[in-house]
Amino acid sequence: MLSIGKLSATTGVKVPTIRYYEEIGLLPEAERSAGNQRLYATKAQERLAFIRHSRELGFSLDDIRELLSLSDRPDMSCAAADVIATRQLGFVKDRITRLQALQQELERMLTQCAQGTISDCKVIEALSNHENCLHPHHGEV
Amino acid sequence: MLSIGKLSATTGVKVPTIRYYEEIGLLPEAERSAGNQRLYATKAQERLAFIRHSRELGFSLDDIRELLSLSDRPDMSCAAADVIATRQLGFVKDRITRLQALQQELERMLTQCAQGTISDCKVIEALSNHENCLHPHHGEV
DNA sequence: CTTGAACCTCTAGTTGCTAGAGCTCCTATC
DNA sequence: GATAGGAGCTCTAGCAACTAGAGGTTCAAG
Repeated sequence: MLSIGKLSATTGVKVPTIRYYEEIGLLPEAERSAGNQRLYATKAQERLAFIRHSRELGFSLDDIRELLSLSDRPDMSCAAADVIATRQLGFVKDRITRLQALQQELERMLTQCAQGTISDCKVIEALSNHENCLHPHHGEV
Repeated sequence: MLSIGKLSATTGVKVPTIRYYEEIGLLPEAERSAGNQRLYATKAQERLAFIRHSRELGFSLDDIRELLSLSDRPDMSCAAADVIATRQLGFVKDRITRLQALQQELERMLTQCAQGTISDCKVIEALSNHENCLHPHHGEV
């Protein structure tokens, strides 16, 4: 049985984050020692590693909740898991596309700036006038 | 003089967002009509367009605050503006790199999945075992 | 047995908004 | 001039996914 600190150290998830995951029901309520401190078995380590890796891949906590509940039902079709992962892949691709447009835009702003004064700074000017943009860009990046 | 609704319509920034920008000091306090409703001149439109475009390019509100205060001092060197834009470009490039790694990882997960049951689903398995990843990936994406 | 690191709970803060309640105002139509 | 309803007002609370801090308890090493 591991303390929350050891679990944190072995998984790389911070202590308050582990408590937060328990609070929102991503992790089951931990057993407690006589002195009311959380104790974890190996299973919790695996579950937390799963959560961490999923977060690193950009899945939302809601997605992860669903993926975890799927992983608890080994006999079911994995189509649902594929749907979630495919959706995530879509988000990622979309974000890359947007960010590449932003990159070009920022590079253009910067290369045009002659390092003079603000009054003829192309960076400030470019921010003022969306019309000059090479790419349309809207909404969140 | 425009009402907040008209300003919203001409800039594409939602009404509550305009009020929020005023609240946090990104926009100066608006003049008011006899009946206490906000009234905006053309200048506010330009400032709001600047903010909007900057947000679309991924700048934080703090960055924008600084860029706006720079744009109010036309005689200053624009080096500071370049620093902010360069930092932003760095963030963007970094994010693209991370997201491309995630994309590969997600694609690998999905192509390996044979659409069977959860128990042999490569998506679920890949999420469990970070060790199998082609790329290291940590922290926020 | 003492010290201090690690644990506990609880509240509040972060970013950039968005949603809702409950009210007032303005404008268009009759 | 009355009235309906859309637009405006303020205020509070909520979203994701944590993070930070206060103030108190427990555990383990020396």
